[in-house]
Amino acid sequence: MPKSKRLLEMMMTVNRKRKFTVSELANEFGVSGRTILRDLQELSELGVPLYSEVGPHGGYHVLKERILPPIAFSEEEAVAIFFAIHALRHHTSLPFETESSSALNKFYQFMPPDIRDRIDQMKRRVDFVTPKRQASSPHLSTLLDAAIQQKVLSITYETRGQQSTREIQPIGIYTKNGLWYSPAYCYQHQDIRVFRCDRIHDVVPSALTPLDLRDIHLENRQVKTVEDQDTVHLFAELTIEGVQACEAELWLASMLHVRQDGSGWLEGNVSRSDILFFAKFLIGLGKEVSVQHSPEIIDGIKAYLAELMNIYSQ
Amino acid sequence: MPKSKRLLEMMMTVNRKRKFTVSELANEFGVSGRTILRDLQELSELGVPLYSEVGPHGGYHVLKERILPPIAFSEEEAVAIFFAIHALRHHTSLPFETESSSALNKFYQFMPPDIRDRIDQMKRRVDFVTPKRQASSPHLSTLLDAAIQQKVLSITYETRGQQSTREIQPIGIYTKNGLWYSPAYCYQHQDIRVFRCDRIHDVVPSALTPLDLRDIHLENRQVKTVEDQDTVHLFAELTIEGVQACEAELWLASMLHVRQDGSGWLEGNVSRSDILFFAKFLIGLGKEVSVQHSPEIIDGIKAYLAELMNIYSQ
DNA sequence: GATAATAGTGACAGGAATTGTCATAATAAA
DNA sequence: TTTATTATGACAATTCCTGTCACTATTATC
Repeated sequence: MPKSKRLLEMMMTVNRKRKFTVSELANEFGVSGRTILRDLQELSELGVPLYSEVGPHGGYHVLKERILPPIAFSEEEAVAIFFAIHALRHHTSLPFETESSSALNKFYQFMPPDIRDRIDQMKRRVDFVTPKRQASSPHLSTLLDAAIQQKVLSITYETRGQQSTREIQPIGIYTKNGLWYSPAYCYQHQDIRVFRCDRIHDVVPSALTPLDLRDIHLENRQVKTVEDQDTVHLFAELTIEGVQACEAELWLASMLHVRQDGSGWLEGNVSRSDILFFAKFLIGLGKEVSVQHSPEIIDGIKAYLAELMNIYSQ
Repeated sequence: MPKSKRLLEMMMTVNRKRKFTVSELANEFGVSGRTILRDLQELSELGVPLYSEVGPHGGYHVLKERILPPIAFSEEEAVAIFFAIHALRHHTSLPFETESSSALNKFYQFMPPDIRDRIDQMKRRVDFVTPKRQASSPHLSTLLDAAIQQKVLSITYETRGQQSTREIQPIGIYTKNGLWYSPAYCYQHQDIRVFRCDRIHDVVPSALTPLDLRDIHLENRQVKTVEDQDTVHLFAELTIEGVQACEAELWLASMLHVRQDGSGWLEGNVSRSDILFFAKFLIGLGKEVSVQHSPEIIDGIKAYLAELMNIYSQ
């Protein structure tokens, strides 16, 4: 094999095994150890972060960095990747230990200059916004790790300013709207609940035996949500603006129906304990909504309106 | 220069110039044309997408793909990049022509197997959610292009189901909550307004002379908003929940002040014509806000509340 | 239709770079 | 001390790379 090819292949091999000895590679490539030594030095000079130790149990390893082999990206792809990484900067917490900025810098650094120019021009003209929250979620990697390795955690969780302890087995984590959430099986409720990660104040491993939740993950967990409870029926007409406002709310998706002309209606069952919440939301929609059902919800709205009136009349 | 180095350098060079001839390279590298031909063939075999045409004005070009040279990423960085790109799949429209999935595949393909394993384990346990919208925004690249190149566009824009034509000069585009927006100078209003991209139905270049808005971009455009006009002063106390709700609204950023304990206040000048808008928004915040100034705004709120009461009392 | 500019191939000799071997250090674990 | 490992240098053998030359093929332009 000619040297140039060997070098490229060696780059990959060295990347795969993170630890290896010279004679090992010599066998694999069918060349002498001396040649391997010379090649490894060249790889070093090319930027592959190699590190060696002499003596028994010594050998080479690649530092924690890995080399990405040359990849052919189209310009569009490269730009898309750049902005995808760029968007990570909006997140105050991430489940990865790295600052995304270091990855971004490397990527930017290695772009051909004309793509760099294009990116520069776009940088202040395109953005993927995530609302900035001050709430930080320090336990993301622990939660994620528990989800992957099927571990039970004992957490202190804050609800309405009160702290309580719970045993949970996380299913995964996701971020939406600037906050992180973790759906997890809660041993206290014996059911899958969603926890807000910034309200999880303390996490320790629990001694409880984990359930086998390997087949439950972020994409299929919804199946488990409640159907039972004590509910009332909601029906509300929406103007075009009303529809547009509702579209912004993910949790309404299943209730929202849109007509051809852009107007629509909300229809579905609302848990009795959520009436106040819905009342507030519907008031927020103002005259863009006309609530027709049920009386309980309308009463809730009236009551809340009266409270507000009261406040503003003082 | 030894061949192996020449090949790597050639990879970059070929990437920089997208079009070149054999003799051009031969000069640059100080080798014969024959050698260049041989090298180019090797590059081809290594996956660099080269394409050649004979005859005058012929020559080589790289297909639209570019080669990314070998980059050293740490494992954490690689994983972060993967999920950043993965998150793009939530967007129904993007200003790039590419499907992000192709970039993702390439990236994944070239990862060392152990990182691939790690990604596989995480894939269904981590997500960056953006609400899925049915509304698609087909003109994103046109708008972005206009923002970069300082062009004026004539658009048909839908408000309240009515179509109108406007001349705008885009400042940039951003996505939030699954929808795309474009702040732009509107020649009809003679001011910077934010347009929802999915409501822009038709875009054609306009003959109007562009303004010089090169120094106005997504990050500083707030500064330019009105200072003159007929305004009233807003001051409103916010509870912790109130602050969180306001943080979700980008346009409030300049008015929002947060205290150590998470509570805060809104303070700033509000154009008289926006009082109704603010009244609705503040009512939406319910008891999480206590409006203390100015009387005009409080009156606006009361009036709107009364209207609502009226509706719900029927 | 001639001309010039371009890519593409094959053969071959000379030269340059690569390789293997051997000798020898140095180091650290067992 | 022994052994497994990296590390370096020198040199001859040999592989491979390179340049040259002689072609062919294609196409834009005059």
